[in-house]
Amino acid sequence: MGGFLYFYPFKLQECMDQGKVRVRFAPSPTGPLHIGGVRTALYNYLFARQHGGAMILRIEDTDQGRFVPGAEEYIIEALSWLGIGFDEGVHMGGPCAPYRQSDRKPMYEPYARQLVETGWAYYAFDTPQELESRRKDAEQNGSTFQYDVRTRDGLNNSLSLSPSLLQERLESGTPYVIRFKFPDDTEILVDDLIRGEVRVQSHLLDDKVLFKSDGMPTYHLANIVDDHTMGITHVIRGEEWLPSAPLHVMLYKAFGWEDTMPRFAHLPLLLKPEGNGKLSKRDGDRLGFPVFPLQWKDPVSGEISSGYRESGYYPEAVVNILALMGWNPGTDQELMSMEDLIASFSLDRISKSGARFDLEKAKWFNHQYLLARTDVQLAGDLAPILRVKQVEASPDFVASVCGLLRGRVNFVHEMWAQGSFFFIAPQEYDEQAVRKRWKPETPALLSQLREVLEALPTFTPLDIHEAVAAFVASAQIGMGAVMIPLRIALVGGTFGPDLQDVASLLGRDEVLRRLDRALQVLG
RNA sequence: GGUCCGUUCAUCUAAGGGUUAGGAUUCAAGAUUUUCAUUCUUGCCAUAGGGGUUCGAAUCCCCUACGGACUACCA
Repeated sequence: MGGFLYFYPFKLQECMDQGKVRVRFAPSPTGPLHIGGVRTALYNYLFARQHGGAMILRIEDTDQGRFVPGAEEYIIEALSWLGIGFDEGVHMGGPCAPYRQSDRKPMYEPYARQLVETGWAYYAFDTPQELESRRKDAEQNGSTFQYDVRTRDGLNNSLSLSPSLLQERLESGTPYVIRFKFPDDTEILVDDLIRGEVRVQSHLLDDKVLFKSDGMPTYHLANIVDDHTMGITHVIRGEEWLPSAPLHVMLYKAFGWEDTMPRFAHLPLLLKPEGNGKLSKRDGDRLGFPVFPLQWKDPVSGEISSGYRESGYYPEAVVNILALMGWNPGTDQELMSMEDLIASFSLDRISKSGARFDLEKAKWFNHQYLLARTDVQLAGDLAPILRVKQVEASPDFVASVCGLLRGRVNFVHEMWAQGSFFFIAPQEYDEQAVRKRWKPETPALLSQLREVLEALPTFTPLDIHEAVAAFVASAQIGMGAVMIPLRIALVGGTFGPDLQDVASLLGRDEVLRRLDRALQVLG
């Protein structure tokens, strides 16, 4: 078939002989990678790792008009943050380099021409304006225009033109595209690993452009040529590609590559948390959660979209959340590390229906990963925030604070709201708490308690607890009568960890200072 | 409009002909308590509807409804 033989790089040939799994993540650098794309990358990665195969990063930038500066770097950084690694790709090279389609530009045209020669494709000279007006006309008649078996004979292409006219067009340099020529009466079978067999009648499909007039291939041609020459064994991608899968299957057939055609797996969509439809770039900040792994600043508008990283999510949590949106291990286990996921991942446990993002559960996941960290690790996580707040504190002290706060927050940054009083003495006292809990007898009681605390030989949480308990017993009052006002004095309101722990960590001097100030301010 | 895909608690999902339809998140209540939160316990909540097939259907088939994707010289 045809005169085009492609010689595989030596190492690639080796992989293929061994039947090694090779998958690719192939984003288009048109902006930040959205969370659905991240999940696609993750599933590819898990599948590759589980099978000891190769994970490849290919950039699909055949549309020069949609290039966005920084997008490619963003994709690489985001996946790296999440721990999704590659074996080959634009950023690291490999046996199939180059991995950027614009850098592979010269290799597509011969393949497109091969299809014309073998009768699987044809030249089309219709201008975009002509096609546009066709569509408009059809719309006015209440129908739709499609470039296909029915209409192509009446259009401006190498099938309808006389040989001499065709020759003239070609020689005069009239711009043209190359379109795929669907057979008029075959059933195309897409055997999908997630959805089973999907059948489509070829005459219903439109003759997609394979090669554009600007000399670049379209996605459809480029992805088949690249997947084939890169020895891809499994194409794991979003469900939005399912409608064009029949075209891709036909292309493998047209090239005579059926024997090595990859298996397809079309992933269910990630849906908006509320309302209907596919999760889109605009939904995130409107609904209060990020749709991007990393923060993104649009290079043109300067608009900023929030990212999981900047929102305080741990990468392990994001991976865990994403893995479980559309897949499950078949057990009750929900907290899973990357290693766990690699071990138990399988394509046949991927669900068919779309998944809605659950913000509350995402927070819960992050909480779990936060809980799993040591106090010292948390102190490290908190450090940048303390720097911004211009607070100085010893690492030991910060770690102790984290120890007290850890169970109370979903995100590290929430620790500031929950415990800034550890670093800065309260400047004012919660009005409502004071009104309800600061009784006329409170100052006298606190003064007595102050003496008790000052006299303590040591200042551990237990010492403080016992001293207060003894004081409360002798004064014949409730614990709350003295502990809550003390809390107001030390913390500024009725919130925070166990007071004996807070007091002990603050230290006796600071406790007495805060007590004095509260007595002075509140009377 | 056309083509294709899908539909189990509010949400993520389990149950690949026989279970009181299970778990998790959320929510509610209780326990604990010096506050708030965590935690623990308990509870609420689902097979879209209708037909078949079968002794038996969430599971298999058909129809309807609803939802979604695609329908560019974008990917």
